[in-house]
Amino acid sequence: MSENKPASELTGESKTPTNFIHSIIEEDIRNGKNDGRVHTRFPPEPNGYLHIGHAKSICLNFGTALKYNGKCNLRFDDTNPVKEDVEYVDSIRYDVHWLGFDWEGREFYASDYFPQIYQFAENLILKGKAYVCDLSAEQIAEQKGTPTRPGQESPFRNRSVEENLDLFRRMKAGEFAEGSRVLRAKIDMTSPNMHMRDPLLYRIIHTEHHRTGNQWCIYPMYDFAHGQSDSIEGITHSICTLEFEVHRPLYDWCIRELEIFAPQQIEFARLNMTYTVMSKRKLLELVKNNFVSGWDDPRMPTISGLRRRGFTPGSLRNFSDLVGVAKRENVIDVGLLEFCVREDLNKTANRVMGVINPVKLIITNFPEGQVEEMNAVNNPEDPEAGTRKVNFTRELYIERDDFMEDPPSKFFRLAPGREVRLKYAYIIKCESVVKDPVTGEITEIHCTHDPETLSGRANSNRKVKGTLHWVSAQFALQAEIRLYDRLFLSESPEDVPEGEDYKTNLNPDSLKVIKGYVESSVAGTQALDKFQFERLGYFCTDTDSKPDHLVFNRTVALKDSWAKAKN
RNA sequence: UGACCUAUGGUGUAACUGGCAACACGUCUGAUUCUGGAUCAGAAGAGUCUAGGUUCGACCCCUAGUAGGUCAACCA
Repeated sequence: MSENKPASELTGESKTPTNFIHSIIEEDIRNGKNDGRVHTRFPPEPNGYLHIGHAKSICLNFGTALKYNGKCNLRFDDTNPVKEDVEYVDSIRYDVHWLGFDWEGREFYASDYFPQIYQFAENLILKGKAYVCDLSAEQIAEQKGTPTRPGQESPFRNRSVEENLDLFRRMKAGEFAEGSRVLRAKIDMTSPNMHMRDPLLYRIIHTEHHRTGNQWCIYPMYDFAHGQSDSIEGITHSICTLEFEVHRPLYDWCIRELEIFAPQQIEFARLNMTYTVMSKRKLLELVKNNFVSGWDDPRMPTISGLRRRGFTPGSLRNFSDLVGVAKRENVIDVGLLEFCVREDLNKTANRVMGVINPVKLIITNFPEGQVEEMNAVNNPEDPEAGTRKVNFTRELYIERDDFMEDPPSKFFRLAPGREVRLKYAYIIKCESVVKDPVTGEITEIHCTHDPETLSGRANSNRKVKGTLHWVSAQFALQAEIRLYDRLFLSESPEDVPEGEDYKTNLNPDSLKVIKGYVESSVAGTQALDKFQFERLGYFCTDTDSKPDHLVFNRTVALKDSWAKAKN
C-alpha cells in the first residue's frame, strides 16, 4: 500500500502545502476539540463508478486522516434503493483500495443505521419537530415557494404528536402507497434557505434494497441520513463538496435537535478538468449510448478507465495533492494529470522498442540470416531494472516519421545520404529508397551500417544528430496498438451553442486502432503491465490482450519538442 | 427580484492570519543526452475584480459595487 507516494506521502508527515481544511483541523486540535481526534469518511452513493473527482475526495479524506493520525471510514450512502446496486459497491471498494487506501475494516453503510435513524425520526416527532404530510410531491413542490418567494405551510403541519407517531409507524408498517405520505421536519417555510422549508425526512419506497432487502419500505433522505451517520460514527470533520454548503444549516439543525454528537461539515470545490466531463449523469450517458466501450473505457475519467489506460495509483495521488483544495471554482488543465503519469512512469516503466507506424529498413551490407544480440538498458532512470538482449537483423522496421526524403534543416533523423544511430546498434547511412510505383509511397529504405560503431565499442561514439528505435522484422511481435486522444475536442465540452449539448464536442478520433510491432521481450506481458515504448510514449497492456494477440493502450505520449517545432 | 459562497500570472494553489506576492504545471532560452524523453541552469509572465475606507503599512480588515457559482428532486 505505498507504490509511488503522495496523498501526502501516505504517512503522517505533512509535506503538503496547507489548505484551508487542514488549517481548520489544526486549530481544532490546538483547541482540544474532540480531544484532538480526527476522523473523516469517504461517503459515496453506490449508484455509479468513481471518477477522478472522487479520487481527489478519497485522497483528501484518507490523506487527512493519515496526516493527523486519525481514521477514515468508507461509508456507502445507500438510502435510495431504486438507484443503487452491489455492482457499484464492489467497484467502489476496489477503486479505493487500488488507489492505495485502507479503511481498516471500517466499511459502513447508511443502511446499517436505518433502525437508529428511524428512532431519530420518532424522537423528532415526539419533540413536535417533525410531522407526516399527506400532500403529493407536486403540491409540496408548489408550496415550497421559490428562492425569492417564501413557501406556504402544509395543512398537515400541525397534526398532533400522537397522530404523527401513529401515521409514521403505519408508514413503516407498509400500510401506505408509495408517494402518499412523507415525514417532514417542522422548521420554517419562509426561510431564505430552501432546504429549511420543512424538508422531507422520510419517504415511502416499495423497492428491494441491495442490503436490507424488503425489511424497510420507508427510507431516510440524504439530509436525514448523512449527518446522522457521520454522528453515529463519530466523524469529526465531514468533508464534502460545495453544493452541500446550503445543506449545512439543516445538517446542523438535525444534529442539534437530536442532541447527538456534532461533526463539522466543511465544503470544498469539486474538481473539474479540461477536455472532459465529470458528472455521473453524463458519464453514464456516454456508456449507455456506446460513445465509449464502458465505465472502464480508457478515455473515461473514471478511476477504472484511468487504471485501464495505464495510470498508476501514485500518479493519481500525486495529482490530487497538486490540484490543491479550496472553495473557488476551478478547471484543472488535463496536462497536469499527464505530467503526473509521465513523472511516475518515467521512473518506473521499463523501456522497450515498438514501432507504431512501420516502414521497412534494410541494411544492405549486413549479412542475410545473421542475428546479433544487442544489449539494451531496461530503464536508464533505474539501474536496478537491469538489461536485456534485443535481436538485430538485416531487415528492420523503423518509424515512418523518422524518415524524410526532403527534410527541413531542423530534422535530425534519417534522410537520403544522412547518418543516424539505431539505438543499441549501429550508425547507419541511408543510400536509397524504394517506392511503390503507383502510390509513390516509400516501401523500403536501404541503408548501410558501419560495423565499427556498434554500441558500447570503444570507437563507437561518432557524433550523429539522431538516434532511432527499431525492431527486427524477423523477430518483432505484431501488436494491436490503441492510440487514445482526449475524448472531447473542446477544452470545455459543456460550452455549447443553444440547442446543442456536450456530445457535439466529442472527438471522433479519440481512439485510433493500428497495427504495430514490438520487440519480442514483451511476449509474456500481463494486463496492465506498463512500458515506455522508446521515443513514443507510455503504454500499458490492455485487459483484452492475449498471448497470440497483444493489445497495448497508449497511456500518454512522451513530450515531443520536435512535434512542437514542426508547429 | 432572496440567501449563501467565491474572486491572486495562461492554469491550479501559497503568502507566518496587516510588513510591498511564492510554489507547481505550462511557455521560452541554453547546457547535456545512444529516447528531440529525462536531467541541469536560467528567463518571461500577476502587483492580488473595481471604487472607496481603516492603518505608518492591506492580497489579507470594513463598506459599496461588479463578475462567477450554488439553492426551488419523495436524488445524493
